[in-house]
Amino acid sequence: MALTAGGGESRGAEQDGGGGGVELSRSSGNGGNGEERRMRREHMFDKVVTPSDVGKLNRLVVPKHFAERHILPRLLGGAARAACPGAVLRFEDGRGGGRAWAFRFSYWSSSQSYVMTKGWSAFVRDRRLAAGDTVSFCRTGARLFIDCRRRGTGIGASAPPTRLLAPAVMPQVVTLMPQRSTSSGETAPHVRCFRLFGVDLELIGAEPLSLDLQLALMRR
Amino acid sequence: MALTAGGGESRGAEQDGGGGGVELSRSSGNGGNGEERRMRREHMFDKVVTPSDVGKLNRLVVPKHFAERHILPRLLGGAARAACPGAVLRFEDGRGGGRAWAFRFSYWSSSQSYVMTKGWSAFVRDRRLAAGDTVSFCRTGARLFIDCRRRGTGIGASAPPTRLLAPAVMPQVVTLMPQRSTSSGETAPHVRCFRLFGVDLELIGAEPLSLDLQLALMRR
DNA sequence: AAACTTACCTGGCCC
DNA sequence: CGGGCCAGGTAAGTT
Repeated sequence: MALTAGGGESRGAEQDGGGGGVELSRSSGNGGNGEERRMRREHMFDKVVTPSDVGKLNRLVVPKHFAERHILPRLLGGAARAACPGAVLRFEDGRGGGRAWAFRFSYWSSSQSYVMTKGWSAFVRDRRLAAGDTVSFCRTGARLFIDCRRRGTGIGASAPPTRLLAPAVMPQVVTLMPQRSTSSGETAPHVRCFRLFGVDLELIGAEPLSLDLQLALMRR
Repeated sequence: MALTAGGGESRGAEQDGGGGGVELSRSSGNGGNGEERRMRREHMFDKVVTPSDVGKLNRLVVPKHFAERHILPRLLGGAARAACPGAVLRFEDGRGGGRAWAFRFSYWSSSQSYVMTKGWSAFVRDRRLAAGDTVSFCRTGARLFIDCRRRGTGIGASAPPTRLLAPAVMPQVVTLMPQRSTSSGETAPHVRCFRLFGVDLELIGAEPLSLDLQLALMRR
């Protein structure tokens, strides 16, 4: 996969803290098989978090185009939104260490928006995420990763006001739990466009691998 | 049964609006057999209701110690909490008149708490229950009763701001529906302690009769 | 379609 | 101070 800037300042090209295009060239020595080490980290999306995303609401609003393009088609074989009330997404920590985060993913029909709810605030606390920082979601095949970077990090930043609290390291390859992969009824074309930071981006050659989605019927 | 104050101000001894220690000395003339008339009303628990308990949430949070001590051991022979998702408790109106209230009793694992849901708001409306008022649950053998009293009623109240809307009368003894009594695998000792208003109370001689519990698997 | 009802989540607080 | 309890929100289904 590659990111191709389609217009405007190519701020999207700067997503390397946990973003697109980073090759897993270093082996962390545990867990990774040969194929996974060869695969690139495919960027999915970044979001500059709002005050609400890191505040008391305990939720991250997921841009609709991302949710509908990358998440929904792989949930329950693309079944109706309402049919996945308790989807839980697991993301490995982009800094490595074997840590993982589980976020509940759902749709709030009142606001017509997709959100990550349960589990999100734990990530915000742990990474000391603040408004203006950026969260970054990517994947290697079926494994999902989440990372973040401070506001101002990247090209064009005059002076990063805060630094990353931990150096970025390659993720440890650890199997965290048995994974239920959706038998992919993938039909999306391999060239896809979306907007990021007001820039039209094109995903080239994204292969139709299933995401690391785990559905738990959490109804009690 | 008797209530024995174990410490502190014995505010617990004032639960007579629908509380412990009231002898059914007057026969209401219908329904009660000799044994039931002889039995005392055994107090189970009171709760000073919160704004949420009487508000739009339509649920009463049941203190865990009460639920686990008095309700759960008699549900499904003490089976797991998760196994009784739709238990319905029937309470006769403590004021008499033959009226009864049915409340759905369930456990919300998300908040780790027991609640009465369906049916509760009808009681709140009918009795004009307000925050600060007290609901009182007691039983006579297998028959459950519910009553309430206004905030400020009881010893130490300088001036009751509101009066009871109806005078307390002895309950009519009416068989309301066929009752499924759990074949009691009762093992609890006859002297039990619990805390109420910060006061340690002791239940003496509470006999191991089954409660008027009706289980309905109401999950949709 | 608005009101009601259930279900679910989370922070505050207390033990 | 860590975990559990619960009060009070919010979301979504139901009627």
